[in-house]
Amino acid sequence: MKKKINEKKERLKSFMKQKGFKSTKQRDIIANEFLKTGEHLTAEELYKRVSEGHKNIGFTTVYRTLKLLAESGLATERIFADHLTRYEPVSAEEHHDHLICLNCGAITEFENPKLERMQVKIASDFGFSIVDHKMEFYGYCRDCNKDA
Amino acid sequence: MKKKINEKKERLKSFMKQKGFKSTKQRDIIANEFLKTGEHLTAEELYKRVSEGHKNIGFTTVYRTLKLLAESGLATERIFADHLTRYEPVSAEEHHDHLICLNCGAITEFENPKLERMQVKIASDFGFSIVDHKMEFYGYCRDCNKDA
DNA sequence: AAGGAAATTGAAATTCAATTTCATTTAAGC
DNA sequence: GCTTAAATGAAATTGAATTTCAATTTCCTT
Ligand SMILES: [Mn+2]
Ligand SMILES: [Mn+2]
Ligand SMILES: [Zn+2]
Ligand SMILES: [Zn+2]
Repeated sequence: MKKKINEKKERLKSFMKQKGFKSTKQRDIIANEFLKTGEHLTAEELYKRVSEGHKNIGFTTVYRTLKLLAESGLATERIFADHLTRYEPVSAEEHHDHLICLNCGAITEFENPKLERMQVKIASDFGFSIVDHKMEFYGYCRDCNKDA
Repeated sequence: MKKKINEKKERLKSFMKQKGFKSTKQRDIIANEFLKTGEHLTAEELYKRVSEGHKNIGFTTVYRTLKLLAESGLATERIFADHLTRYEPVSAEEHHDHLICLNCGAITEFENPKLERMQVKIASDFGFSIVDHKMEFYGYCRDCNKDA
């Protein structure tokens, strides 16, 4: 896992160099914390985590670093039903969708090529070419179903 | 079509009576304008339309009437990629999803029972019970594909 | 029809996440 | 080390969504 993070940080570094951006210790700390979580975090949440160990790093820098990570292709921006902007590390290149529990908030990821193919088919029947899509299921997760 | 609108307005009226809400001329005008459009409108957009004929009706009342319509089940709230809250009249009882053109902004609606069934199936494989879902396709519509 | 409680209206104020500004600090090339 | 362009972070701004509140209107009861 450590390897993967370093690999990503390399990618980020080359992206920044190519874009003429500078590498700073703040960015390094923030990117590190972000990449190791693997969760769907808001800038605020990441800021809280980062500032536990580094009280001098500002929210704005965390915010901007997340945007930078998204631009460089290392993070994806996600907005679910709470309307907050969240970021998640881009794991591989693969696309996935989300099951979101209305009770405990748990987010489960899944991918289903058959479903994706069907989507493309449906769209093309309308003469519509898909660039991107958003698919989220809201309901109750296994654990919460158990409790009810 | 006129019939349908009146039918809806009846539904709204009985909902309001049941809830102890009062029927006012503002609400009547706003609901009327909204129900006859059949589009995906923001409160701001509906306000503009309404105030053309009724300069004394305030934005706040339009905003609140849309919320009321949503509560009463006559409107659905939708938020697409521009992050603006839009409302659309609930046509029948049936659910539908959206194809959104990145070029001209056209919104095409579709429903596909087979796709829906597959979604339920996928979710249940995770022990997840779906209450609601969001599915939007972003890309280029037939007309815009033609031009390119 | 008049009275009065309760809801509605609409302008203005507030909220709150997202974004921008700007003075100061820092990184990287020379 | 010097230069300068970028980065930082606190504070200010934005803008849609929502709330507040005094004035007005609805509608139920006499
Ligand atoms: Mn995810
Ligand atoms: Mn629709
Ligand atoms: Zn749950
Ligand atoms: Zn189009």
